[in-house]
Amino acid sequence: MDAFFASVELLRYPQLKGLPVVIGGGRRTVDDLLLQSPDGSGPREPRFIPVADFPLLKDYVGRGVITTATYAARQFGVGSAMGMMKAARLCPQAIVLPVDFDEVRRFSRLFKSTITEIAPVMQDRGVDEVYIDFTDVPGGQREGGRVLARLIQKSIFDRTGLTCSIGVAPNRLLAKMASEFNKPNGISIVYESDLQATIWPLNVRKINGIGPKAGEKLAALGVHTIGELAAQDPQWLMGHFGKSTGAWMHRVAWGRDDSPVVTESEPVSMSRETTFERDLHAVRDKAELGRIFTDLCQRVAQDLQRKGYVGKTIGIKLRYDDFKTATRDHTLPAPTDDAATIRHTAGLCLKRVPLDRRLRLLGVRVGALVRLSDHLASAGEPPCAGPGTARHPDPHTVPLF
DNA sequence: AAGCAGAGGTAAGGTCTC
DNA sequence: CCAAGAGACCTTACCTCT
Repeated sequence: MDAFFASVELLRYPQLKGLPVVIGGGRRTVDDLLLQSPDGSGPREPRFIPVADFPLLKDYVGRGVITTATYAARQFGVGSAMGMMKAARLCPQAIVLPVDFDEVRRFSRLFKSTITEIAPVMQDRGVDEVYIDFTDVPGGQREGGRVLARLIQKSIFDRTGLTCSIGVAPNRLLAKMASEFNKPNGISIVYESDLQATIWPLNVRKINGIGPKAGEKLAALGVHTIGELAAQDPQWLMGHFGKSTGAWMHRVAWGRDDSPVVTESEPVSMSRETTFERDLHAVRDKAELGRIFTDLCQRVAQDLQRKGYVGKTIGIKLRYDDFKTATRDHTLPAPTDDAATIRHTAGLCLKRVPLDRRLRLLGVRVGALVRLSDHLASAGEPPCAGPGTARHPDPHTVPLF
């Protein structure tokens, strides 16, 4: 989807069309960012103010980063993952709006169901991206897939008012690269025979899976383009990047990828983390940290219960003021979704980590997930507890171990 | 009894993606 | 001086069991 989060907001506020709009920032709601009607009687005609015009700008954008920027905003050099303060400097006239996750999810479901009605074999790749297998869709091969891609684009636009970019290729690897070629609202077809002319001149960073680290390492080894990568001896790559990554790099440089489009998958872990408004000291801010810690545990527990999962590996993550991170985890004998159990186990993990520096982030994770129904079945319990046999007693009546 | 290989689990850190 | 949140997966090390 093109500039997905921003495009969703433009549907609601069409008066922002063409303006530099940036989504992201701190914990503000849209009401904080909208100038209300002058008499204060309500949001009659919302007026948007450029980010630079906010007094106490830092309080508004906090320590947040950009999630999405409209194409008008990208002209100013702002883009995803950039710190909000830096973005405000680069583009003072930008309109900054917070993410409306509920609305984003609604449109995510909408565009995905539009696709599966046409082409049922679809793999989720986050809120705004999917892989689609055209192989068995009637007409999926016409004009190399262009006809079907156009149909999908039009159907999504008719249903949502949103545009997307589609790449069609013999496999997922090349399709992903192709989807970047004609943004926004474009279609690109890549054939196997295009490898040399179209793919090999590109930088290795265009390969999905080669990030900043591998890109830098390859550059230091004198490998910049995908063609140069393809020319390397697989053994040499394996020597530098390990057996599996090295072999993979050679394969993808030759455009080879036989990974299937996976339509269903189970979650492996669930987590909650938060960056504090200011760095906190483990001793001096103990009470505040404790509240945040407990809240994170309760939210993970709630997520697990809502989705019907239990997990036995409880972990914590923290980030120090120097941005270094540490993780600790502990595996319980039996999986859980209970907030008090998670809180207690995570507390033990916290004791194993150095707390001499100030902290900027704290996170709680539950991994090794199994579906609650499967766990109950294998534990020999009835799959559905009857009324009155709550699995989660009132936490106030339960000691924290 | 000692030694070793392979499988599988746990833990810590890191990379990458959207 | 600035750097989110959520999740998947990889590597390495170490341990236990067979």
